[in-house]
Amino acid sequence: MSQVRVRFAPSPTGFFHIGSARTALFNWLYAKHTGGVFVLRIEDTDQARNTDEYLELIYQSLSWLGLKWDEGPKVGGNYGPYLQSQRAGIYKEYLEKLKATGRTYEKDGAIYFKLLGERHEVYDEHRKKTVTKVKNAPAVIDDQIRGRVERVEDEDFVIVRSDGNPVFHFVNVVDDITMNITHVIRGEDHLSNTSKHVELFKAFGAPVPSYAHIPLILKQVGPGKMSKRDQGALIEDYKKRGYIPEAIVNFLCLLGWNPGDNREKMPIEDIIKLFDLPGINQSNARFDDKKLAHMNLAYLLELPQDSFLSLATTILTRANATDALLANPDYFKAVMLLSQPKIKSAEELPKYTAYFFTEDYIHVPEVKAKVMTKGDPKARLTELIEVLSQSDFTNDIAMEESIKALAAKNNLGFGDYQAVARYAVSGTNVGPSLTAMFRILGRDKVLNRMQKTLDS
RNA sequence: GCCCUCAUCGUCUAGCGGCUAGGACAGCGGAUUCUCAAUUCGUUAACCGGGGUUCGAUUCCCCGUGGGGGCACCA
Repeated sequence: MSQVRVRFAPSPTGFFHIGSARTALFNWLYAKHTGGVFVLRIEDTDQARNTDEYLELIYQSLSWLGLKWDEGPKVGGNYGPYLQSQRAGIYKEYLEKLKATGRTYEKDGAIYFKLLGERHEVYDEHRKKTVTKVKNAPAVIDDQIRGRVERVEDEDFVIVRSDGNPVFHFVNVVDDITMNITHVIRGEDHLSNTSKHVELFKAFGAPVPSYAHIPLILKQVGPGKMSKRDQGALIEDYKKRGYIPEAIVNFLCLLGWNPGDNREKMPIEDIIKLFDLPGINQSNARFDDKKLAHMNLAYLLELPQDSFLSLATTILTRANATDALLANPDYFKAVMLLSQPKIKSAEELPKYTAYFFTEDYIHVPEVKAKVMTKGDPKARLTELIEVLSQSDFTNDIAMEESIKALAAKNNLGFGDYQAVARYAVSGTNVGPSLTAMFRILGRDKVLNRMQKTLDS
């Protein structure tokens, strides 16, 4: 059997979104699973809507997700060029082939593909005009996911616009032929188009590729499929928010596919091993950002220190605390590693760690109202300052012991001191372990902040 | 309107004629704990409806209903 060749063929007409990412992913997985070739082809025939910015975003997003293409722009290959805008010669050549067999005609300056069969006029309700229908045999699609699908293509269709540019259906098929594509894995929104494509393959005398139409991702709220405008749709956003690409990939695999057992979080190598086209679901899946967030957290907790630190640096730098960050790398590292197991997503980092980098941190009024009114908070702060000024700030266990001793002496619990201390030092009631926080902040900051709270 | 397609907890799904219908996320309750998370234990919750086929249907068939997609000189 010849080598599997699949392609992902996006058009640079908008942001790269979750649905495109999953289509790319499934193609990539199938190539990896079969030892085949993953081709990236850019369908930029819509000159009015293409932009270089979107093109670049395709490359960046695929790379970020770890979906390396074996052939395509930037990496080359034997079937190029891989931008449709550079393949005009090939399309012309193939158009001639069709013309030579009498399968085209011109109308209103455009070139149509001519179906074989009897013709008759019919009024089309939908388009409010009379159209010519062709009595044609159904095209049979042997879909790896949906089984046998039949659809009659009963109208001639445009393959070259009056401005001379070939349209999607035509270039898509010509490229699949000339690039030796064996399997077409794409969204179900193309299922109805497939009959056109099958007609073209047959007209060219080319073998029809194996099809696999994957279900669509539906928007989280409201009707319809996910689009670029929907909340949570853009890959770019997840990158900005510090999501972990492996988590997104893992999540996307589970949207319409499963390993056959109850595993969910699993290494990509295992997924590659088990992935196959017939195992893909037939029904659409609704996007769920909560589950994605959960998957991201699972990956975040296991992220190696150096990876986490570089992620944290990216996030924090963007959040403008740059000077304070660069001032002391060891301090930065300590703060971030203290926070890693506590946050749900890297995007929380700037807010979560703000008080480590400035004296001008926010004191949450609600927390103040809650914490600084119970018992005698000022007395407790005074006691804490007394005890802590004798403490070894490199030893958080010892600090904890001395605060516990202080609490016990006054018939109180550690928690009674913890709350006021935390508020004084961080302005809030959430954060990492109290004395570990002390250790990293250091004696001066801790005592000063407590004193300042006392004086206010 | 026409064509294609899909249908199990709120969501993602397992199930491929006989199961106490399983798991995960979310939710709820408990444990743990210095807060918040994490962790852990428990728990609520589903076979769209109607006909068949069959000894027996979540599972097979048909019809409804509902969802999704397509019907361009967009891709």
